[in-house]
Amino acid sequence: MAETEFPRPIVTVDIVLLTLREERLHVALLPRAAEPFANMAALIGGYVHTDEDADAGAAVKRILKAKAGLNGIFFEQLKTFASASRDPRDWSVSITYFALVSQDVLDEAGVTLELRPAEAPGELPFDHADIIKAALERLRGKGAYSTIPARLLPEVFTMSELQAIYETVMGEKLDQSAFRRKINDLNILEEVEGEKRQTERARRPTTLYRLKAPLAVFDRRI
Amino acid sequence: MAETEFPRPIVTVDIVLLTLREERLHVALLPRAAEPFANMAALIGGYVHTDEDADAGAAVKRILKAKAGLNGIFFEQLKTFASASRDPRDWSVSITYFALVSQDVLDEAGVTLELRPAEAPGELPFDHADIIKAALERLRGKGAYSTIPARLLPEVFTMSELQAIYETVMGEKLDQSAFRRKINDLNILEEVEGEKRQTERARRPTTLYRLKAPLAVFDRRI
DNA sequence: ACGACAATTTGCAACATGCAATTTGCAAAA
DNA sequence: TTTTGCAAATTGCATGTTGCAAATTGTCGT
Repeated sequence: MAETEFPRPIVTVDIVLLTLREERLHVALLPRAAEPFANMAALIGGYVHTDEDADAGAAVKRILKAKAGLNGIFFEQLKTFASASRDPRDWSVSITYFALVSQDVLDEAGVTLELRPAEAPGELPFDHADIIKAALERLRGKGAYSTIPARLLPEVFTMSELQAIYETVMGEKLDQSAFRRKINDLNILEEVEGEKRQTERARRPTTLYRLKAPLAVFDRRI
Repeated sequence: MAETEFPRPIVTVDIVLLTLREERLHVALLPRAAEPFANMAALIGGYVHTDEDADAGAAVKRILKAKAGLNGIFFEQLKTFASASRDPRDWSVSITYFALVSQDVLDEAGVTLELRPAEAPGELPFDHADIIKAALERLRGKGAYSTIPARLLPEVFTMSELQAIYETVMGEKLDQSAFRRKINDLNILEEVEGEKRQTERARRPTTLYRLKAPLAVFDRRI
């Protein structure tokens, strides 16, 4: 930093908000309000407001609340995309985040988000398709070694639901007995007394669980 | 992005350049040329030059070459630090990178870098201490599942040297036979015919290896 | 009491890992 | 020429993990 200051780039945050819908990962999009790409569906995002955001995470919270009606959901910094070419207006920086939310929380948000399959989101402005790709890679990579995928489920869930989430995220079938053994050995869940949910047909009642800690990272693959 | 544009923050890149020295990880620092914190040892970094850098990675390459005399070394994006408080001048964004270099390459660079123990780098400007902490965490985390630590070695190395690097990075002793078995099973190295290096005392000659690919990520811990 | 069904557990072979002991290749010393 | 020291490299084995298949359990409608 020896030189005098240089022209400053545009700085925004963009959020890859993922949820589960019909057993597949979907990404939440909003129509852009302004040029460029006005009206086109795009990642949830916006300018960093230097006057009101203490840091980038605060900008994410503000934007999630204002544009998607969401509070207190899980998000994590993903990667920063910064180049001369990604925005037609100017050299621009997008600090990107990925966020996971359960379908029921999303339904209560009261904002109409467009959900598209995360693997094939269709045409998107800027480098948003690359950003989504990076989010999926991260989810797959880190998902196998952490409880991050559980953030796609409601707070209380069954072992089978948890296994299904991991299978979706990792894209492979897992052995049921081995999965249960590992989850139990990891000691990351606690039983919930809760009322067993309604089932169509009669069957042995399921144990309900919740995460002991918001985020646990382990040593080996689930 | 519905609003008109907002005041733009400062955007810089900062690099945590790590190397091995006396069996320990050290971070390379340079005295700051300008205020704030003029003359204080700091991470290698600088403004993004919107007129000449195509993207953030290009800024990193330019700065590594100009300020540290280094070309073609391994680096990877770490995390972006962005807040109102990290720089006394203004709201600022630092896109940070971590880079690994072998001691011999560093010695040939011809630039005087200050090396301090990465675990205890002493007083540093801005949030550079936090950035170094993040780099070490990343190295430890990702190091156990990839060939990243090998970037701290010269291109050709012995199995024992490789094991020592992993032990340093992960902070624990590894079993020799298990280590060799795993590395062999992973099939990430190729033998090099090379002349065996001089040793002080007589002993069985070591096989020399090099990485087959620049970066391999695997599924389980080494 | 029986049947159907998913939840949950068990048994076991195949594989992976940690630890200790053994074997190997070289060159200086005897 | 043989012996010896040293680290490289391999081997054997007890123990822990994992995948696959089979068996057991709890509910509720019939």
